[in-house]
Amino acid sequence: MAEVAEGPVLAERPMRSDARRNRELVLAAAEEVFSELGVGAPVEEVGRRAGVGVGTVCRHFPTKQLLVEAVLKAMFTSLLDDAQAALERPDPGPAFREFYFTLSDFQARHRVLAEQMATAVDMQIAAPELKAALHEAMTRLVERAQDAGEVRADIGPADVAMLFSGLAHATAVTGDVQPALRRRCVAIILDGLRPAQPSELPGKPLDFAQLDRLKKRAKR
Amino acid sequence: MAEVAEGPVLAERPMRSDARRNRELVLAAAEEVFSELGVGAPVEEVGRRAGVGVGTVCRHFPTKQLLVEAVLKAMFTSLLDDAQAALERPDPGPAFREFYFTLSDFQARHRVLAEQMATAVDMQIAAPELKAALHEAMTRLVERAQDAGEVRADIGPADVAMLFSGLAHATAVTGDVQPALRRRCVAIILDGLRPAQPSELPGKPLDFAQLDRLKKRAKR
DNA sequence: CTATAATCGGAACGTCCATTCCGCTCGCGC
DNA sequence: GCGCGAGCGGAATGGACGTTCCGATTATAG
Repeated sequence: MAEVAEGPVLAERPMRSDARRNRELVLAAAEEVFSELGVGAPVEEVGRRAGVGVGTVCRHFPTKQLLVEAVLKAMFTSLLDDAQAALERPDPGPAFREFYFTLSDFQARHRVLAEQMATAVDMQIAAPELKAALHEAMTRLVERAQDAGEVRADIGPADVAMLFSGLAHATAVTGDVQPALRRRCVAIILDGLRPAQPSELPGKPLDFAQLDRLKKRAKR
Repeated sequence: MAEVAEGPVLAERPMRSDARRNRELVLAAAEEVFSELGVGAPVEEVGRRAGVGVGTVCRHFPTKQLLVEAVLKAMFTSLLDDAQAALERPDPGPAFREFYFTLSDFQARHRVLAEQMATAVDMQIAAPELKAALHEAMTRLVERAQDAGEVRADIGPADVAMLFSGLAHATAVTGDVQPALRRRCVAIILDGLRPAQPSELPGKPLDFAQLDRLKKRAKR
């Protein structure tokens, strides 16, 4: 009881080897299970697929929320890579559009992502800078396409995010019934984002910061 | 045990007056509760708002599923009215678009509808002809707008349904954070449905029958 | 090889819900 | 009015799930 008030001690001794291995197994199983079944899947199923007991799952990830976030973190990282690769490309318009086709496929393959992307306002651990980076990359992707005249000027990043989070949810509830149908929808949305004779949009374009603020306020 | 094999007897005696009244109260409360909180809301909350006990709720609607469907039925009916009114209008394009603005507002106001519209493939009772009528009306709405050159020809009813069910879900999970943002998305989707320099869509247009078949198959 | 403590498995617990049951109430036909 | 059975409220039941606990196991330091 006479120790310093540091919670996460810095000089943590390294985990026992089996513990480290199990942690990885659990994480991989969770990614698989949540992607297939969604966040609703029982924690016990994750344990089963990892070949460990529930107790082990819960020791490594004290709450389900934390486990989900660990999985999301991996996915956001992979997404950030894609977004940054798209930003490297010399052709802003196609880069923008192909990124969103890829994103949609990714969401369809990973149900968790589809379910939580819109809601991940409140990642408890580890992710604020990741989320910020992803938001920034996606914002720049839009802006670059707009500067190139490939996306209409009256669009905000929040518009794009909402449209694709919607499509992802629709996909998640029914299962990716017909990938082709989903891709048609992606194409239609992208057409709507193009500058050709757009209708007048109500309201002002929003960025992610404004969107997050709105979501947080709504939560109370 | 020696009675005829009729489940729902035809010669049902009329309900006692208080029972009939309670049934209505429960239905109204359910509509309110599920619209606000989604289908996840506890049945007990419905009872509380109706001013009756859970027992009463469950006697009138033996399972939650049945209660949800009763609520959905009311909403589908109201939606069918809107769709048919839109079909009466002389201006197919604006009629089409305004119908979908209205639909989106309606979905935003009624979370159940947003959550279940895509999934309502399997209404157990009472609704097949209602759903069929709604599908038909929505299909004709699309076709009429296409004939008038106001919606691109390579669109199927399933495309429109999926896009709007997606938007509805996105709205449901975060709450209708910013109605204006949602309406912007409606406008963007509708722009994507217009004939102005559309991109080539992958796959073939689907109608509702094909979509339903796919969903049913996926369920197994 | 042994002692020790980290880690494990999975049974037990608590919570949240839908659904069921049952003693009491009260609308309705006489 | 009166009696009785349809209906009522809400406690009890049962199942699903997240989390906790503890005796058994096993990696590791010495």
